[in-house]
Amino acid sequence: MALTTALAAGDSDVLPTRFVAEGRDSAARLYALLGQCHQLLAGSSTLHGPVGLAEQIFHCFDRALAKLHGVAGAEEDNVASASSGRKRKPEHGSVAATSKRIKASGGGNGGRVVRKATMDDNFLWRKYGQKEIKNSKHPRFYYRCSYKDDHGCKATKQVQQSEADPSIYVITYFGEHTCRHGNDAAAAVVDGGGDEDSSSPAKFVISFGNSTSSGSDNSAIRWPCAGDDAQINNESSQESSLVSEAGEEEELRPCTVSDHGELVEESTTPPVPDQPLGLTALPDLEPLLEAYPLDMELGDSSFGIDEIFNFDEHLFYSIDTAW
DNA sequence: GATATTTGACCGAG
DNA sequence: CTCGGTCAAATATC
Repeated sequence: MALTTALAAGDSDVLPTRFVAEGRDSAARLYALLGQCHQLLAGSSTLHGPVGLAEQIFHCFDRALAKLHGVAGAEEDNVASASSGRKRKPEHGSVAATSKRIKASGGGNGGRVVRKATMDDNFLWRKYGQKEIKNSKHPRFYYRCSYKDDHGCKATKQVQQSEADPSIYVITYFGEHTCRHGNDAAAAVVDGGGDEDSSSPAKFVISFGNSTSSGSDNSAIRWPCAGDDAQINNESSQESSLVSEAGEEEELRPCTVSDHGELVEESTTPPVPDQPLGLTALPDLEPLLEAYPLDMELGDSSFGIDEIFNFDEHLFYSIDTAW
């Protein structure tokens, strides 16, 4: 599916790595969905059939990808390299300004890629540019934190509509919010990292961090936010770039599973009063992953599942056409 | 008038 | 030279 969409999009120069990555991604998503399905419908765990098969497919793809990494490593740096195009302006040249620019554009760290149905993410952004990107149907929008001037907040983001599904925005975050001016509620979630009552169904916190460190919080998925970026960038930026590349053509909407087991489109903004509250707690994936561990030693690449497969980008983008 | 957005130009990397 | 990222003047909006 993803492959066909890639082809349909006229991606003539797609590298094998991309195909493999997409295949792996699809397999991983299938795995997750099967797991969810069984959990919802049967609530039990006797599913080594389809789930195991999906896992195996995923495994195979990942091994292939691991092999390809040796020769196609550049592919996974897509976002990072794309964002490191410009370095500095010799003049206008306060050191602060130049370093800011370097950092804002990723500074070689790469960006964190998130795919959402909305650009909204509880922070106030100011658009400062728009660019037509070669081989891309949609322009890329450049945003910086609105409090850049006030607080010197260096956070920036790039937003581009998905090729396959324009309703999905591929958002790449750079830099770190130092302003703390996001939505207060969200900021609380952000800052608290779920230490307070992250179990509250109303809170939707996406964690980019280590899955094990946040393992106590099943529904914790920390969304990109102030204070998280450093960790995020360190721990998952490279892989997330890869995964994002792989999932570029996805047509999935961010959804979550409600208490009734139905898929609810995810609103990535926190549950603000005037917003429809279809947002519920995410499905408990920790048990799911315990039942079907996806952390695999994969030959050349021993990725953890949270590295290979960014939950924020894929796992919770459940399908509205799946069943 | 203040603030946000648009858009052409500029810059550096490759 | 091309491309992507950013700047900054012009314009729009409140």
